[in-house]
Amino acid sequence: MSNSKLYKGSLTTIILKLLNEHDKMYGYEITQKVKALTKGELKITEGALYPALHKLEAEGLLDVEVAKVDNRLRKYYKLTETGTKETVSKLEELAEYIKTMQALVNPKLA
Amino acid sequence: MSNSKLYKGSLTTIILKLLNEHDKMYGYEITQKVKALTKGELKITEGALYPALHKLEAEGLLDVEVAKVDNRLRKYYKLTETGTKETVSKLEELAEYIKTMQALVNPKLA
DNA sequence: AATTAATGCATAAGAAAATTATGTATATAT
DNA sequence: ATATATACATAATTTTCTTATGCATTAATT
Repeated sequence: MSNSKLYKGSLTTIILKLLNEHDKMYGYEITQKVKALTKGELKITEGALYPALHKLEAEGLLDVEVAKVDNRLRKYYKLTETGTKETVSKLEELAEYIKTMQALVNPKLA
Repeated sequence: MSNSKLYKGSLTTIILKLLNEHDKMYGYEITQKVKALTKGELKITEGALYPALHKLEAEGLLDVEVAKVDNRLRKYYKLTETGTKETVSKLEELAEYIKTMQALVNPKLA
């Protein structure tokens, strides 16, 4: 994912937010989008991504739709209604996390 | 630590930064300082803290000094020279993490 | 006086999330 | 003909944290 351990625990937030913006995406597309948006800083590995997608689906946050493009398999994921609510919650958590860490790291501004 | 998974991987950064500011601290003191600075948002558990301190010591980032206060044991930790350098690096990583996550979550501002 | 909470350390079992290493298969570029 | 890109998947291992204990002293409460 990155040399920095800070990204640990962020993958779900990233996936949900991207799907919140792009309506439906498939796994490989997500890895490419993340790479592009972060200018190469963050690379989502398949070993992390696919299990994460499966888990989100099992939890009812994502729906899957299988498609065949150029004779190759694609699994499109999209947010369920629950998934959309969870996205809002995850983004609030991210904002809170950043605020908290800044309070710790830059206490003068807190 | 918190209900949010985002804190995973942040503990080392937090410890190093606190020691960078307070010269020397003992474990329990760190838990209280974090609780105070974050207004209760973040509670460092002992099960996470002590192994993390031992690891940082083993890696040569921290030095220990045992003291007895009120007949109770205290282990004061302080940054080594290497630890101080690593602190700078960890803080840069945090700034980079925040920047990257904001690029993902708020791509319009990126 | 007796009990609970706070202070202060520690570790062990288990869960969760990632890394690393594979594996399969098709399409495109060299 | 071979390597790279596209597209999925899982299994073994590692890292990090949670939860549950355990020990010991001091302060506060009942």
